[in-house]
Amino acid sequence: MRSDLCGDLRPADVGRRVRLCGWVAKRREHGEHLAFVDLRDRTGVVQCVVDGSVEARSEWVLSVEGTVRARPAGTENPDLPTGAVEIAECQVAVVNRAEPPPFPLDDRSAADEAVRLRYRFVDLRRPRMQRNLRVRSAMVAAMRQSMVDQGFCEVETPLLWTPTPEGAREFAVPSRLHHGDFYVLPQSPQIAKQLLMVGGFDRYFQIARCLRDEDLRADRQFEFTQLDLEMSFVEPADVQRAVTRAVSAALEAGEMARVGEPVGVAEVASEAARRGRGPRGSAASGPSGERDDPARAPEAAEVAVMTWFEAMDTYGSDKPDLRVESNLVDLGPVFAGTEVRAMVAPTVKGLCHRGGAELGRNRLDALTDQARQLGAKGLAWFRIGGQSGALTVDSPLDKFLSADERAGLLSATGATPGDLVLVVADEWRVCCDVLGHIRQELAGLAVTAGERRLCWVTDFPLFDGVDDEGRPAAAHHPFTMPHPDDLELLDRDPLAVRSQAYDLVLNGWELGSGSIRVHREDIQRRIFDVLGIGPAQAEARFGFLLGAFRYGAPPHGGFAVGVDRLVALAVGEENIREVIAFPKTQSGIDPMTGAPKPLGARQRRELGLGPLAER
RNA sequence: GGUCCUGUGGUGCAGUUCGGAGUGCACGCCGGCCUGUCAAGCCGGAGGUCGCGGGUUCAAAUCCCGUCAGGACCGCCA
Repeated sequence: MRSDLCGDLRPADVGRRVRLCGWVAKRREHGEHLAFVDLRDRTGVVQCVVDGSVEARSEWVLSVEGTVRARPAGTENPDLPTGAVEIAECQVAVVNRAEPPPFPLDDRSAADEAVRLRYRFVDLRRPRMQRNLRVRSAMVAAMRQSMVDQGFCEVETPLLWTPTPEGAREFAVPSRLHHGDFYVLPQSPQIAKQLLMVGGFDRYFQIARCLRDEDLRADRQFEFTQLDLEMSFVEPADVQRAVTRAVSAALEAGEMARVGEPVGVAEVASEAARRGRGPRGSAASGPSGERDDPARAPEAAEVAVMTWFEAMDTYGSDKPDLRVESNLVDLGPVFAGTEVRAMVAPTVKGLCHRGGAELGRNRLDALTDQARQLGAKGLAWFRIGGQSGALTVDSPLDKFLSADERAGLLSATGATPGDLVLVVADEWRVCCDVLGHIRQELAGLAVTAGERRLCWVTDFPLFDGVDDEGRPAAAHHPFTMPHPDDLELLDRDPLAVRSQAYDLVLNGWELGSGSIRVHREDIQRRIFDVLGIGPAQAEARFGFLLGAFRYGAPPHGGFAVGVDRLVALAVGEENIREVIAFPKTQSGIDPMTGAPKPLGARQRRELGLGPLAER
């Protein structure tokens, strides 16, 4: 039906007879002798000149035949990629009429998200959504290519899986053939991919849909996509290298896909510049021959590596945002023998916020409330004034501080006039959590702002606190291999055991996590013991996995990258709904289809589901 | 389960503090004029259950209670 795409036409095309199809982005009529129609398709818009009036309204679907010509001198539009040319002598055919759109489709205008989602098919026509989903496609293609290049084999695993009552809440699917029995949709292909390792596919990957029936957030949907991978005969660094390559390839492909798009040209330019001078190559260089193919991203971006303890101790978070300058400092020595009651605690940590002395009492009170909500007994604040050499301290606590303590506080935090020092004295974990939250909040950085700072966080604890019955709870999942140095602690002091689990973090967002898995039955049994899962229970829940492990399980480990989050960051969106074609609202509703909806009586009967209670 | 923010013609907002006639702005829509516009311009017009329900009051978009929807967050997300 068409010879060209609207956004592709350039002066080189002048003189060509073209046929275009698209939607009316804008119509400008100048009486009965002249009208302009901006015709839009996925590549952009081009101006069509109609001699006479034109019967076409916004979003009507048109087929236009005409001749490309240079615009008359002085009428070029430098804001448009096609702005040097126009389509003349147009014959316009109306392919389909359209009602006026329920909201403006240009990217300048905001629209209520509920309305956008109800008319998502129209919303998707907007350049921003077109860009987001096309960048996503390019990034997924690059990841897939990177994995294949690295020798991984793509394998699909079942969506109709079996209940594994651990971890996230599962979506259940009633069985028609076995009334009363249910499949569940997988929270992730975790167990399936471990079975693939036993099956000898020693490098597996999948662009996998995962489903978790948990409450939704800006960065969480019921269903989301992971780059899921698993490898045999590896150490954590091997997995991390493979993941870093795939993620780097995706990010580069995302940037390339953004170049030339009508949206955010300036941002793309600055990104490209950054890419040009950015340091790289911390990971081992890839096989030769990949270097010149931009879709393959042979070398990894620069990635920091730190242990979980370092991350918590220094940044107050297991997903540290390395863009934020101020870090937590240990004030234990300063307040070692203090008589200030508020500072007597196992740990005293401080945070210096540059320029924070201007914060008013209301803000400081709000921060204190927040600290209490996060479990701290309080939050001490010190507004630093004066000038270097003669600092003054404004704080309710100041009159209780000794001269040494005041000096120690200032030197340890490196505070200068105009700064705000915040101090929490409590258990180590509370100090870290509270100051970590406040550090992030005071920085006020959007996840998409500025540079991208990737980091690996390693050596997570094997268990994260205790559950309601006082039993340690698995931090990652119950198949995570303990750190080899901590094996003997497993029975004595399980909460102190580190694991071989690791996260990939970008600007404070967890992009994914993984671990080396337990492949030996004796260690698995000891872990189940700690978790309070007896042999019978373990057999009932994970029998097929444990059974498989008796038939020659290789040592293995893997990872899963959150694709939605990665794409969101790449296109500068803070909400993954913007990179998903048909997302759900925070209450799990699809405003377009109305799902979820009741099932008819007949369908319920077929599925063996009883009548529902009155609603 | 909880905290907070939002809800006003099709869209985006102002009006809510301190009650006084559905008042206002921009865009869009409909009609007219207009031969080089491109966020076109000019003139005219239509379009409202102020989310919904209840209460207080002579009087409620505005105050109170409840409820629904959307969003941000906490819990939750092995």
